[in-house]
Amino acid sequence: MSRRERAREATREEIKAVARRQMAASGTASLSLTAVAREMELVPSALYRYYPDRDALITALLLDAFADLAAALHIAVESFPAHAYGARLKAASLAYRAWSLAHPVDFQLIFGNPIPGYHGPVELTGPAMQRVFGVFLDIINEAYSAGRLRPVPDFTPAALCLPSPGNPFAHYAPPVMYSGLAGWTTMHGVVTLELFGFLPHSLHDPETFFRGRMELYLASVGLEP
Amino acid sequence: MSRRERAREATREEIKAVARRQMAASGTASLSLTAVAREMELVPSALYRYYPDRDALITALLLDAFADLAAALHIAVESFPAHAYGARLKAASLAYRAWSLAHPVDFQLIFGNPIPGYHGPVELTGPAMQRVFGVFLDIINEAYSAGRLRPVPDFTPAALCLPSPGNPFAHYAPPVMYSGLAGWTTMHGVVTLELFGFLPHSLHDPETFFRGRMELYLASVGLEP
DNA sequence: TGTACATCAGTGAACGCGCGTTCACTGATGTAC
DNA sequence: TGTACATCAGTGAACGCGCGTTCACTGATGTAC
Repeated sequence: MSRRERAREATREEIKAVARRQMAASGTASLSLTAVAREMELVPSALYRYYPDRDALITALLLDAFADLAAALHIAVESFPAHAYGARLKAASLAYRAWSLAHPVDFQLIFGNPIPGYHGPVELTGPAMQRVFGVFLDIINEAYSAGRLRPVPDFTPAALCLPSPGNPFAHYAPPVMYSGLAGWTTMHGVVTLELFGFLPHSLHDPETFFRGRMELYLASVGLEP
Repeated sequence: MSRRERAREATREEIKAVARRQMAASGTASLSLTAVAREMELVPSALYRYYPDRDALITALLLDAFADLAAALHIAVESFPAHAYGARLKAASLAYRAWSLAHPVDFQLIFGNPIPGYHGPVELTGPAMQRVFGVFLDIINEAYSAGRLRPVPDFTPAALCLPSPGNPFAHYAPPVMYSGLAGWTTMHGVVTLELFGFLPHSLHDPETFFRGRMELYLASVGLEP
């Protein structure tokens, strides 16, 4: 990579960093190329050297956020052996919460209100999202293959989850899918309410509450840590 | 109420209705008095007769949304007798989901990203929120008083929920609070992921999935319908 | 090593558009006698 | 019933600000011979 290419890459990164900082201050929807340029002491049109338009910058931020979250989950998971399904899932869920609280803007970008007028390229954001969810599904899938996943009582396979063409999750068995969704919705419910300030202040220790909920979930699918 | 007062009230309502429609089209953050005025074929400054500023309009929309959601929950609950705790909770949760899917903009207004630059009056929005959560808590509280609430296994009262001055939930016993939070986070997790399009398409019937999750929750607190 | 040329980061002006808010005002509607 | 007055919905101009995007351009950096 030439000197020029490195400088170019550094500027692209700086633009994203400034954009993230500004979003933190004023919300994801008010991301503005002009404001980013001003902070960088550049003229607005200069940014068009680096991103063809505002949507491209948003897409870059979004893909970064997905990748960053997935990486955080992987790191957490990999500190436990492959067969410690429960411990891995619990670590992943704690990492999910910790990442969300530490990166509220990225969380809002991914899971919050859509940005008005922006429509991301699904062929990129879809797989990025699947890599996040896939961390959980893969662990559950291994537990399932090892015969360690408890079948969920009220589960009716045909109605809940059918393999279909173009389904990126087609290689997961229905019980894996169901357990994955159960865990994800449980986890996400607590995290999103906590992040947006809806958990009552009298709940002094949200992390303990979160751990308790996740342990209950793990027990319900037979994967206690 | 005089003719003038009625006309005034009607215009206030029309402004909110147009604002809601525009938010549905372009997102909550891009609510604009000018755009609302344009659609009503008024000059922008005319709206200042009805709302002192943009924030006041947002607050009005927000309080409407809270009240509308609370009303929907009450209606759902009241079609079951007071002692049918499980049936009431289940009806409330289904109404929560149905209302959210039917009013995505109001849902985003309440539970989604904060609007940049807007800070609502907590002395109004706080109680409005509590009336929503209170629907669930009140049912659980009655079950608890009747000795029908199953104690949650991993529950540690002192750490999770202490009564404190200024705590609007101080009159609920800790197990009530815990069960309420457990239910709300479970419910909200599924609804928010469904609303923002994160449940995989292969899950053809999200409502059945949602019902299953809520039934499992109700069973876990000993309140099967 | 030096010179000629190509690349490309960043400029600056312009286009056309949006916004919230203020203020003095007009003119229709309602009220009091 | 008619007249005088008060109320107040809506106007229109102005202020000062923001935005995304295009385009022809300058001048520094890098490359090839």
